[in-house]
Amino acid sequence: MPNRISDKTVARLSIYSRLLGGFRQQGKETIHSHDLALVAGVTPAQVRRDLMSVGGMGSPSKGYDVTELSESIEAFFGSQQRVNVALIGLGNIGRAILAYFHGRRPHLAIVAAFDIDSHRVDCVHNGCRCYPMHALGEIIEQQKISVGIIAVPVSAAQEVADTLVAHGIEGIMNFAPVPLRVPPNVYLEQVDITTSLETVAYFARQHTQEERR
Amino acid sequence: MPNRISDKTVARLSIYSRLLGGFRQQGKETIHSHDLALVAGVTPAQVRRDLMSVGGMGSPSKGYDVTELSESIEAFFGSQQRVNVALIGLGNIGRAILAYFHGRRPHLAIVAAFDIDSHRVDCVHNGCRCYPMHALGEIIEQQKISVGIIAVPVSAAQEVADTLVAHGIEGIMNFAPVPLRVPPNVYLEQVDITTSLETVAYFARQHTQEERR
DNA sequence: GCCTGTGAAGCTATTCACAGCT
DNA sequence: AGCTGTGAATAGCTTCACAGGC
Repeated sequence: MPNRISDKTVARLSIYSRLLGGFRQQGKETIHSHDLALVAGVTPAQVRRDLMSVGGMGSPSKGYDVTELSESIEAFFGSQQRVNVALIGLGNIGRAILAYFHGRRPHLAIVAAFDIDSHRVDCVHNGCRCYPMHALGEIIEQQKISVGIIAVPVSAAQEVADTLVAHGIEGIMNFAPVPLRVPPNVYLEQVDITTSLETVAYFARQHTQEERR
Repeated sequence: MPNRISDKTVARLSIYSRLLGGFRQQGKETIHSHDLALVAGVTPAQVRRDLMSVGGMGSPSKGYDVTELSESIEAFFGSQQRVNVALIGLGNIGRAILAYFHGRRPHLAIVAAFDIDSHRVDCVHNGCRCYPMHALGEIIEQQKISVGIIAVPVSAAQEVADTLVAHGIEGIMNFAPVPLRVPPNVYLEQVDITTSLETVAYFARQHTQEERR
């Protein structure tokens, strides 16, 4: 294994990629680490270090070629190779996620949805068919799905995760506000909105109190 | 200022708090750092260190008193003092967030929603009135709102953030997939779902490739 | 014996600072 | 002159390991 790239770096590369896409459309040809850092909200040194991971091909005094860099990052994310995603749970959050990703990232598509509610099963939302929950394992293997998005209530989340893992999923994004237990070879991303809001509220209050002094 | 508590610790405390609530309802009276660590998915040492921040009152061989600890953490988050939250943008994600938080955390309530679409204005979703966008600044000051949730499209996100900041907001949670620029005295939490999914997909693919060797 | 609280060590991530290039 | 790429320094976070207590 070469040198590992941290998840933070990967996340920032995703952001750079999106920003570069915008610059490319505007016809901007080159960009300096300083400018990219400004719009990404990080330091220039951070940008340069992150770009080393994709073999940063910047030239001094011209900066980075926008098109070339944009393509390097997309290659890094392996955009040519498609990743199939399953969405489990079609409640409010599940539907919002489905609508959000519909047609946005072609190489990263939600190809199947699942729900226990029989009213939702067999409907097609945003071009995505909804299957009954008991078909989960079967469809994952059939459609070669490697990433699962869990958007079910807390009470069902661990069970769904276990099923995903049992059928060979490689990565999970969990919206249920409960920590999941998965084996170390499965990448897990917790998206805990309650916790995030509570954290924001805590620091917001801190700031308010500091200003009082 | 005493010693600062990191945002990671605050986030974990929020998780502990929720888990302790569950244990309390089950009638569990005491708990060891080891058990809490197991369900929270962290190490026991991490739990003990985090609990030091709230004046960890554990007794050896009995562990922590569930009720006492639960109340300590709630006091830390200042649950007696209410924090008012505004939600800007009532698209799919905005409505999902509104439904999600409705009546869940009494001290942390979304008290006003905002949208540009006149069809959505003046409706009441989940007990929350929707105001027109131009009323944003006024309502924030009237209702003493200190936290804003941005759920508008990328093109409007920075402008909304600027308005929030101009009217004295203390914390922002941003769902728009674009880095926002806010002054350092405003706490900003980026919830970038696209980036998160892309990160999961990247590491999922990495795992798949490693297994091939 | 097994737990908590905590100094110290270890690790990871970020920033500094400068050599080398154009 | 001003930029990139990068070793070295710094800062921040997590784990270790053990003293002290029940």
